[in-house]
Amino acid sequence: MENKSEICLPTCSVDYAFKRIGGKYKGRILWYLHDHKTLRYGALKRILYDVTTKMLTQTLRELETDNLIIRKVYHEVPPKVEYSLTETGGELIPFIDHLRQWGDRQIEKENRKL
Amino acid sequence: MENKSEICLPTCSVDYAFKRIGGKYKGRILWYLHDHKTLRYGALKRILYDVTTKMLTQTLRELETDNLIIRKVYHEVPPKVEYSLTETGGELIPFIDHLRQWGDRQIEKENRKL
DNA sequence: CTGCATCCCGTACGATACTG
DNA sequence: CAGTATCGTACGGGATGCAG
Repeated sequence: MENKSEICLPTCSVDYAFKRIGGKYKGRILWYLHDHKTLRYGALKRILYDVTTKMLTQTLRELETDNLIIRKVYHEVPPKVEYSLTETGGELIPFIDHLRQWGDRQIEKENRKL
Repeated sequence: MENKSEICLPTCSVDYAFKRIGGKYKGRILWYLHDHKTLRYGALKRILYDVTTKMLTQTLRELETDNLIIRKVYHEVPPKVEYSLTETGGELIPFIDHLRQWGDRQIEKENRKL
């Protein structure tokens, strides 16, 4: 069942992981949730300024289904929903953080060239 | 071919990084190139068994333009082209590896549930 | 062997309006 | 406030054929 990284079956773990966090907003959502510990729907939407309600809701549902984030509903008026990372989702933070630092360096490089 | 990165305004470095390695095959290509040090076009195509020539060529060009891989052409008959990681591309390997291990754990979890 | 050109399609994503 | 619902579109990606 376990296979070496060399010969990848249809369930290549690199491929698998990228599919789970590879959406247009997923990386940023996970990062922001880590950064703020917990965020309400509206706050998330403001930070991801270019996202539509449809995409935000859809993406949040996928992350929830994949057990990367927790959706906590407060039964109040007006409604209040808070999102936060699960433990499994939190395990991705080191990766995203290093990726972010790498991105910073590349952006700096490009700026020096211009 | 225009490089679409020029329009990429600095939304955030997480977004920037994901755009650079977020394609359907980019993560796997980078990983395999690290695993094998260097790979020919045909070998890559075999390993990524489900990729078309169009997508493979297109993805390799993007990675090359982004300075993540090196394309070395041997002027022979028949043609021979070898791909390998750049230093910048190599910097991503630890994080892809981290992601891969995370993916492995998730796949295992799912298998135990079934 | 390593690609490029063309045609085609599904779905990821966007815009807008509406609701509990 | 936190979403649905609906419609429309652009682009990622597949299949096939041809070329140096």
